[in-house]
Amino acid sequence: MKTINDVAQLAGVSVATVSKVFNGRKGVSEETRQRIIEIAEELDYFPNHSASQLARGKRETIGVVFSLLESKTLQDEYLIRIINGIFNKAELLGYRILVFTTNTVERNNQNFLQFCRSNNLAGLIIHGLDRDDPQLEKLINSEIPCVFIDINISGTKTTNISVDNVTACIDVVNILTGLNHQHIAFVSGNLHSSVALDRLKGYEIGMKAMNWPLHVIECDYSKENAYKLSKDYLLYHPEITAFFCASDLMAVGVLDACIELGYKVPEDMSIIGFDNLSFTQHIKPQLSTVAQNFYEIGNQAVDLLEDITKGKKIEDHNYVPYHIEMRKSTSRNHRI
Amino acid sequence: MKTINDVAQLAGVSVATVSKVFNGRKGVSEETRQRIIEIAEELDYFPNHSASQLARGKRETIGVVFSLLESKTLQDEYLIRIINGIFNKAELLGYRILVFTTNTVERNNQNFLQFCRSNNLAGLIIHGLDRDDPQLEKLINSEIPCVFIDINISGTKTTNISVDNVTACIDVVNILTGLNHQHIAFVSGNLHSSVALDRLKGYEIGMKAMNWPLHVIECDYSKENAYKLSKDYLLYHPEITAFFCASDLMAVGVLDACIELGYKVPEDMSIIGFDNLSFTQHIKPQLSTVAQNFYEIGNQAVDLLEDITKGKKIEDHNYVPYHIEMRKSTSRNHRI
DNA sequence: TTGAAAGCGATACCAC
DNA sequence: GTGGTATCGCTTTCAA
Repeated sequence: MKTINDVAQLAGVSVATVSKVFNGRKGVSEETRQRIIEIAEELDYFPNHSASQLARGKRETIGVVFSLLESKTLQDEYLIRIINGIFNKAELLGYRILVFTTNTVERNNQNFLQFCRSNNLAGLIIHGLDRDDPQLEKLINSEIPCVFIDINISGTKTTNISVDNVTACIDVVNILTGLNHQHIAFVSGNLHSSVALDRLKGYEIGMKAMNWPLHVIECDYSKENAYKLSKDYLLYHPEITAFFCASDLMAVGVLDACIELGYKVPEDMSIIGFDNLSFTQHIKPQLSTVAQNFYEIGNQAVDLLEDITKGKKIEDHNYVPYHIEMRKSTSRNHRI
Repeated sequence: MKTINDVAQLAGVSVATVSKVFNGRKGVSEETRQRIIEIAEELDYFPNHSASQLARGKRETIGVVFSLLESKTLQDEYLIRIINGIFNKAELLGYRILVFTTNTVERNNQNFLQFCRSNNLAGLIIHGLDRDDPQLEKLINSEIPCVFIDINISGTKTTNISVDNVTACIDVVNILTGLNHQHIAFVSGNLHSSVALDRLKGYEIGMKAMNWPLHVIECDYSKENAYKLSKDYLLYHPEITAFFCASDLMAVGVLDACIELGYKVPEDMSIIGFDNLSFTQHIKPQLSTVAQNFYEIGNQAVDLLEDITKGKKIEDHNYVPYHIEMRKSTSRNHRI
């Protein structure tokens, strides 16, 4: 394990000079600089991060918090895209990433605040936490910059980012309306999260604007329950011509139910999902869906964190664009 | 930012004593210990990781290397499972995780070796690297413990882990044989990786053992090409009754091709994939496939790393169990 | 342009 | 049981 001393000694200079070279400071002759670089290379030397972190005191690591254990479902897929977005931007901005799962923190009997301090973190990007997690309050009231993904929390040093779920859902209703649908059922996610709530809200606003009857099926993001509940609902409400589901997974469940009841999709029944997970392109018919740009969410989360750090003014909510991917599971309604 | 000094001062003891408490060392009276803990809590103090790392000199961080940028495809899904496995085990063993993408390292103009040294890493878990990456040689010849996932490299301080692709593929051939299939086509992945090669090898061994003709379709893991190539092949080889695909994604492509050519799956044509990505349960018919336990791969990778660190003897290759998930895309062949 | 030296926060040895 | 202190590897100020 080579240290700055080894390099200094071999180069016949002081450690201070070596340090300057590695930090791009000026005040070193080109000649010395070259020599030092050469020797460092030869020795396979690279500054010890802990030491420089300690000496510098500057924070250059971002903490990313996920509750990985939950990811038993297809959610897997979008998680990695968000992470990807975070990583690429973080690199660009020169941050390192330390990833934590909610249970890491617990296991160490450490709260988020302590976690940040002990790791000297610049801030936290948090996803998949319960809004009423007891740790949160302390964190939000602290000086630690935080960006929440898909969790509606904001404060002085805290903001959040997601797609504009409300608007997206209004859009979907309008599109279905344009396709002559009017009895549109909405299959909701678990209504504990702000995301699920917002999607429902968008549906309601859209429907009310058209003066159309609401058909809300309260579900829980699972394929199985979406299947069961939509099937039941359809039996009592044969007037339904379209289903709008708050997730792609539920949309598959609904699709199964429709087919089992003898409906042809999209001829007799239109279905549209939410998330644009890649499997939507592999099923038949290909599923229409609201496409979230997960990569972009992660990307911007890092930007936001930096903004907070630098004391820039930030919005309470930040939205990332979406688009509606119309594929083969939706068509014009001819049933009226 | 509270330090150990603040705690010591407030508690009226020396920093040495505080340090002992936080490291669970004995030699502190229960009374003092309690007082210190209380005060630390009050101050929201937690040891600075850089400082203790520096002082202790021990390595307790594992580096995880991924090439995230590649993940444009459904591979996304298994990546997160591997990561999940790594994380959970790492926590259990008391390691922190630092994640890096191949391009992080490049951007910093840092090689893996330097990366490890500068971060004082206990070792590296690497996935998705090209086997002929120029950086690798230096790394493998170094003293850094490395565990490769799905890359067939081993050495003194280096080993690798994956499912036993060869055996798994032999098994599949045998199962299809048991279903009376004999003209079984194999759709391969991009043959640059050891994984793809092994799967092909398994198929070949299995087929040769039965003395059956080989039908190898060299593909590239993409759905589109699997679709095209299998369709072509089928036109010239109507004797084929089953397709074995080296990935689920390709299996969907083949499925499309078969259906388009008027085959009924599984009645006229059996298809089996590889990976058991979750979408295989959403398509019709549900896809039979070889299920990899990605979580377990990540999990064991950490164990292996620790074994190497501790100087335990390790195998050149390490295999994780698989099982074959027979679903609706395969059935007995009646065509002979 | 260069270097001596004072930290950064924590650990661990050794003396009390 | 407790504490003084050298030490870890690096940064930074200030004087030469």
